[in-house]
Amino acid sequence: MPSMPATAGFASPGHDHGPCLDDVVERAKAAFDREGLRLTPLRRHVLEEIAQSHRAVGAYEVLENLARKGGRRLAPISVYRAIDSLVAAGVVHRLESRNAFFACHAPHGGDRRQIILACEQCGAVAEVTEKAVFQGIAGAAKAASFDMRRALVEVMGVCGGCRTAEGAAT
Amino acid sequence: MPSMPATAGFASPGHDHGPCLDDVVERAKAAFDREGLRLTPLRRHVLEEIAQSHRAVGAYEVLENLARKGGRRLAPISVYRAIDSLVAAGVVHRLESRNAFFACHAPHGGDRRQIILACEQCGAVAEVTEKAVFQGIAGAAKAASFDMRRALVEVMGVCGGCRTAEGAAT
DNA sequence: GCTGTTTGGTTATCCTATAACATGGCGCCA
DNA sequence: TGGCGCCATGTTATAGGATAACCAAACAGC
Repeated sequence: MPSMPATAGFASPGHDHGPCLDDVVERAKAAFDREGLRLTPLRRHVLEEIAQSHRAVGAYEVLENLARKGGRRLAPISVYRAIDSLVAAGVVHRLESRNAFFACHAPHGGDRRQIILACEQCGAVAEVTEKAVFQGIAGAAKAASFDMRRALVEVMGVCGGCRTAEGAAT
Repeated sequence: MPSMPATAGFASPGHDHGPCLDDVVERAKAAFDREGLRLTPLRRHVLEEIAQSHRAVGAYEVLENLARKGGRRLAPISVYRAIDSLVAAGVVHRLESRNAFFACHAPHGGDRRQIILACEQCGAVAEVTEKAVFQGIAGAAKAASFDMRRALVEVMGVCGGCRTAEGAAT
């Protein structure tokens, strides 16, 4: 199993993406299986489209791409349903601040306490685990007598790859 | 000046909201003034609509409410422009995970390092400051060689007021 | 008065997401 | 082997969120 550690930074710009994709699909299969559900062709295509890169993509972008490749054009609801199932399975996450979705390349079970780093330049997304941060958030919530169900940490900025590229271009 | 501390928890359910509203409007005036801009009637109405409660409201909800009260119906773009100016002035924030807006009742200057607590039951929103959390996030970003520009922390859950109400109802 | 900026109106369009209802497939088991 | 129930998807329609492009009025400063 080549899977990455639960804390995964940004993939290097020129890396071989094949294994990343295969790994995601493998985990998707397993996850659906565990729940007695099926990774149908539709779901698989949607997943592959999203996991094509490390970027976060909109549902309609997925729709477009599938239409261009697959021939026939799906209804939005079909794409959303597929995405929903993938999100429920934990292999795709939603980037709330951009209404977009990205594949999870850092298997972390049911644990949703990841910091999401989103590059404003190339659109790439990475997840990192930082328990202390979520403990701090839990503490702050408790202090406000707030019963926390879920915490969302999304960080906007520029990834190392883009910074390097910028520097080189100047 | 009755203004709340920079870290403000949830307002108590039955509190007198008048001063909250006045305070927000006062700060809006000052903020627009500082920038050489104007808190016009339109902007003021939109602000008052948002600051009416401690809840996060959608742009179209604001639109509806203004139409019902003010008589004539604005174009969406007008509401969005007003909201944009209020967000830029720092008196209104955006709740990314719900595409909604709420008034800032916790003056914190240009500092955007607040944890946002959003009650799933009553819709109320509170901001709390927790420097350690944002330091932790900054550290994690740095470790991933990510140049962080802005961090977003939104927590979903149930506020104390709703928990109390629930308990009482049972 | 002229000029530039701010503000907001008008119209149109795009993107994001879901409701409601109908159909086909598949496993189960009696 | 017929019926039940759930999963998955199709079809159609609509709701909800946001912005582009263009134009006109209001106001500030010289």
